[in-house]
Amino acid sequence: MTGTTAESGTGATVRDRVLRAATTLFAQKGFEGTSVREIVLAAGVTKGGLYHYFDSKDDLLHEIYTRMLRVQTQRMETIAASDLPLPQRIHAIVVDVVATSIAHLDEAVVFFQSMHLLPEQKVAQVRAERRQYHERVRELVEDGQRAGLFRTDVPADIVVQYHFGAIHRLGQWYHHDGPLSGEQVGHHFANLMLASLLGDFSL
Amino acid sequence: MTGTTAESGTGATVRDRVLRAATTLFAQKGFEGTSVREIVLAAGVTKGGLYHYFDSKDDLLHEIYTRMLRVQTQRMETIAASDLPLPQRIHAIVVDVVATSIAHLDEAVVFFQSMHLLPEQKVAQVRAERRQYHERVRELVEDGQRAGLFRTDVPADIVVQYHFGAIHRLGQWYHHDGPLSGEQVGHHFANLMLASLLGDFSL
Amino acid sequence: MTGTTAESGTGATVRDRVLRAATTLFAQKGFEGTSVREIVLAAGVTKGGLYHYFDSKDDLLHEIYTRMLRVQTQRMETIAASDLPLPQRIHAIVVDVVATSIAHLDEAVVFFQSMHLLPEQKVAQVRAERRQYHERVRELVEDGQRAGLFRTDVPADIVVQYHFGAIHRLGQWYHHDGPLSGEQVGHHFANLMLASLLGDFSL
Amino acid sequence: MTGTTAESGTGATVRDRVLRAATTLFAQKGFEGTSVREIVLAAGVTKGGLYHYFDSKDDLLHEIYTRMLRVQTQRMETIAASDLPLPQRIHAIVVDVVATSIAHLDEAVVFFQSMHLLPEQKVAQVRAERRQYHERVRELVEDGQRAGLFRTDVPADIVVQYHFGAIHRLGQWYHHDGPLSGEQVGHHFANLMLASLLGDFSL
DNA sequence: GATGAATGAGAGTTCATTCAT
DNA sequence: AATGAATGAACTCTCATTCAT
Repeated sequence: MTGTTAESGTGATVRDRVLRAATTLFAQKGFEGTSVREIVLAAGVTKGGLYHYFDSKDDLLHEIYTRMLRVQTQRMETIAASDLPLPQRIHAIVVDVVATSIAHLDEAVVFFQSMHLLPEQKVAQVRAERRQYHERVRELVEDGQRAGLFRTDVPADIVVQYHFGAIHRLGQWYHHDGPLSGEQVGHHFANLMLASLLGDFSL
Repeated sequence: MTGTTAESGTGATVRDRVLRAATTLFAQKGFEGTSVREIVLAAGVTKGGLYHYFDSKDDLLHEIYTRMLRVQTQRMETIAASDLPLPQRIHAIVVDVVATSIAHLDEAVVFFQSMHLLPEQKVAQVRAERRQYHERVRELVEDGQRAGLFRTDVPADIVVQYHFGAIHRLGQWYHHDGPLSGEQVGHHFANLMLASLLGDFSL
Repeated sequence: MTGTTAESGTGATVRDRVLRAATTLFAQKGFEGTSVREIVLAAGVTKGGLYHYFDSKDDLLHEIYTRMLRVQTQRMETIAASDLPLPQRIHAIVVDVVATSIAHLDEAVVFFQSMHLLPEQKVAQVRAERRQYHERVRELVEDGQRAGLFRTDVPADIVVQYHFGAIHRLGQWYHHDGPLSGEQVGHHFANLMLASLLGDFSL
Repeated sequence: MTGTTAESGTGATVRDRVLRAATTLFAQKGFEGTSVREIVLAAGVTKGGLYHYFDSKDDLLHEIYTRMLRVQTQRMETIAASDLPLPQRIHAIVVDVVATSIAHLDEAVVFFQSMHLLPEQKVAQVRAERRQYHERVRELVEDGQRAGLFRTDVPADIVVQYHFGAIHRLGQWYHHDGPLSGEQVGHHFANLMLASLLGDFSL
């Protein structure tokens, strides 16, 4: 009768415990390599409990994506709307997305490793939100190109794919016990990006 | 009379038909989303035939990786050993790896999407070869830094991770029916990379 | 309305139906000659149901062994601890183990025919319990030797291996429709055993 | 052209190398636990080579049985036909069957562990030969009973099943590095058997 | 809200055997 | 006499999900 939602976990809600366990396991062993059984064991809940809160295993993945995207998009919009000079704004956006990706490395790993496993319908929804993010950054780059600040021989599209490609692979090599903090990596990445936009090397 | 070797395939050997079918399917539906049954159906062979040539489904993935790595490493070594000026050598390497990645886009997609699904032992072997590739390029960057050609405020390691990150994500957005050829994308990427190395933007 | 728990079985629990079917089939066709598919068909359950209760096909075998051993060991201990004269105690033990082996002939057949197919770890556990049984009987024989009741020119070890060897082969020749009951065979075996211990024929 | 039958083995014929490898493997891992692939690897022959000499995997098992049976039956007949006194003749037969079973322990293990896996037809043939052996010994026991040498309260059938049961289990516990030789075990078994026949303990 | 027994389709893999060479 | 590529059926086991309680 006294059995509350915190009966065998850390006190968090069933929903949160499940999401946390799923994120860790998906990052470690991949989405398809993790069974629902393992998730409920790690979360200290039952299968019935999990399915009470989530429609399917896919739904878990979708939820992880949505959470991360929402946070990153919101932070980016805030910076993009600030009155910093354009290069500094782009610089700040890159530092921020790198730092938050590293702060939530498990989510980031899952995001870029497993998105293709979702059913077409859900993947379309996630991609739409993602595209929105990319397009906002592309607009900033195009603003800079029109203002004569950035090189124009490379399409803004390619620039964005190039730089976000690098950011999406962070989870493949960054380790928390390495020499550089997320902020530091973010600054290096942002410096490289802006130099590439300002420079004019061409063959 | 009844069953020739090419009854349902393209006339290529069983081994090749299997590899080709597996590459296509893995790229389309992911490694874990593709069943052995689907591979043998697409290849026009029997399960027993597949397992005569490959030890496991993992083995197929490993073979796809190894083939691609071998080709790319060899081409890179040739360019790296040429007597072009250093920036041009790096430029040529990037153009080449982008162009070959796009020419074999399915393999590239599979490579960076599914490597983590291999057992530890095999993944270590692939990673060792991959690292060799990365380290060779890092040496070139360090050569340029020591020669005073490239900026030194960003570690060569970070530069390599940054630029290869971008290259590894090619399969996520490039489509053969888009406006740019592999060569063209390669040139854009190489120009961005060299500008970022030569520039000195820093915040 | 549609599917009750006893729709195709005898009304016993899934677990029991599976064990019963497995025992019969293993005895008839051997462990390796019986497929899981055959077991679930005979038991009227699904594969998933079987694997809900048992970890593996091996686990079924192990369970059959354990059940039988537990029963026989317990009965033997009771008789061994009684205050009958030593020869009568040994006699009673042999009658009992023969009679119960015949009463559960399928289990006995499976036990001695398939134990070697279990993985090392599980076989060790079963052997440990079995050895305990054998050693208890060996102690009784040694008691009799020390008391001057039994011949001492044959090691107690050999005596036990000899007589239990005979008992372990019961399943190879005994048929329920033969002329002798389990009790009767037990008496014959026990009489032979005691005569061999009391006698002194030697060449 | 010079490729003889001893190309990769110990110089024995292909046929013998196969039989020897099969016997060892069947004894170690069971008949069903040993694959044809393992046999050809251990024997240093090819699958085609094996199937050139043997019709099937079953055929190998059958051949192992037949060889052993033939040898033991022949030796027994020789002793049975000798003019030793009856008890000594039985004693010698038991010593001999134990000693030869131990000398060919692998064959003996395979024989009693895997016979039930043969198809009905072949198993019938082996059993017929085996029964012949048993019946010959039963006749000797009955001779002794009729002559008033042996107890008659236990049927000769039971006596034979009892004692051969013990012998058939030799492979389950005897180890070549133990304290007793095959001859010694044979003498102990024979002494126990004759004491049980001569004695009259009965409850 | 939450349980856990039950489902049944499908997974990857191994197998003894055949046969063109 | 001997090869080894190829077969295809059968194998054990896992899976995400459902539903009566």
